[in-house]
Order: sequence, then structure tokens, then C-alpha cells
Amino acid sequence: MDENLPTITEKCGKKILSVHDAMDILNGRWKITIVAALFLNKMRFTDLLREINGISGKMLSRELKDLEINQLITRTVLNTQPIGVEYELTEYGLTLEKVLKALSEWGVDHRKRITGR
Amino acid sequence: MDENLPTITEKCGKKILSVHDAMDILNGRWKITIVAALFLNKMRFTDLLREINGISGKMLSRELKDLEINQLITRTVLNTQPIGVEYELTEYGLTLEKVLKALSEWGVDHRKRITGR
DNA sequence: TGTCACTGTTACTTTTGGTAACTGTATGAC
DNA sequence: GTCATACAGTTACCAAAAGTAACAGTGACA
Repeated sequence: MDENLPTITEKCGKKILSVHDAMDILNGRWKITIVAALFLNKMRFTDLLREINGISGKMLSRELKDLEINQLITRTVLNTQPIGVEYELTEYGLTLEKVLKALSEWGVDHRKRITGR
Repeated sequence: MDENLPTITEKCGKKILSVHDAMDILNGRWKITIVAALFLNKMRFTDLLREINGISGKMLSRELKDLEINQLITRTVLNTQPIGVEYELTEYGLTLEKVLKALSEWGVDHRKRITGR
């Protein structure tokens, strides 16, 4: 009755692995939300602080660094006064579109569910 | 030049919010991976420990409780010896299919990218 | 009687996240 | 000139979450 159980890991375990890989890049409480914000528009530091409810400057700064290291976003210093820094999704970052879309749709449905549809 | 910036929040901020809502439920490092595992099959505690690389009993136990509270999975005690407990996605848990599919696909591509395509 | 499998829990440490105050530069108001 | 403001962060300190390892309780089996 149990003889075929090991094959679950062998055959389909890759899915678990790949999901975990994805979450390794998108770890922490804010990365996915930041990427979601940048899907709307490229934004500057303070724009992101405003758009993302609850995030602090420290966390935003740290998460943006991580996302840049992982090549999901670019950081461009503008020659404005005072200095502005613009964050934008890279082409690679844009490949997260389906993930973000799915999450957003599920989030909307979930909100309906918990607020009593 | 800045007059239209506030509308970003007003018009599209809901997407950011809904993504953040979704991540509030799927928070922590393991929940999404656990759900991914349960998409393959209903499983028992030790099965999950085996399938999910790196998780500890403590975290698995805790995350399963959270997922059960949020009605994404059910917990069924089997009358086997020694006692077995089976975890299974609820219908609501199954609504995460698109999210998991998107994450899995992105994870596969990402792995190709970092292991040198 | 001792060991094993299963499903957890507990105590302890490490890592991560949150808060609030601060840095440094430039700009316009007074 | 000096004061307050905006931008893009950083720092020091504290709280919460996650990781590790050892243990608990039950019954089967040798």
C-alpha cells in the first residue's frame, strides 16, 4: 500500500523545490509587495514608502538592495535636487507578472471572503 | 508635474493591497511550500517532513496550525497505529492553484537562470 | 524490557523585522 | 544667514519569528 509513495518525491518533488526556490528570492514580508508596487510604475524611494502601507525606511532600503542584487529591479540616481533615486523592474522582474497577477486576484477574493463577501 | 501622482495610490493601490493581503495569509518561509506539497497529494506529518527539504518538526507543526486556522487545509486523525494524521487541502486551499502554478513555473525558470541555464 | 515509529512540544539560540532618532545635502522662506 | 523642508537613506536598540536539539506520550514489535 505504501510501495509507491517514494515516487511522489522523485516525480513531483521538483515542483515543491521550484516553489521553494521562488520563495527564497521573494523571502521576507515585503519583497512581493514592493515588486507589486513597481508593476504599477517605476517609483522613487519616497513614493514606495507612501504606496506600501506599513513599511519603514530601513526595511524598504534593505529589501530594495536584495531585489537589486537578484536583478529584479534597477536603481537609478536622478540628477534632481534634492537627489532622487528611481527604482524600476528589470525585464527579469517583469517575468514575475503571472505570479503577481495570480496573487493579486487571489488576494481580492480572499479579502471578500474574510470581510464577509 | 506631481499633481497626478496621488492617483496611483487611489486607482491602483488596491492591487498592492490585495497582494499584501494574500501574503499575510501565506506569510513565513514555509506555508507556500507546504501548500505546494499538499497539491501533489494529501499527506501525513512525516510525509511532509520528508517532502519539504529543511523544515523542522516544530515549524511544520506550527505552520500547519496556521493553515488550518485559515481554512486552507484540514487535519484528520487516522485510526492507525501509531496514530497518523492526514493533512489535505480544502476547496479553499485549492483556489491557490494559479498562484502555485505561477510560482512553480517561475521557480523552474529561475533555477535555470542561476544554475547557468 | 527495550527499541522503534509517529506526532508533536519545550527550552534555548540565532536571525529577522520594527521603531525612532539621526546623517547629509540642497532648496526656498524669512 | 538661519530655519524649516524634502529626499534617501543609516544607526542603535528592542521585539518577534525561525532554527536546533532534545524530549514526551502512545502503542507495536522483538
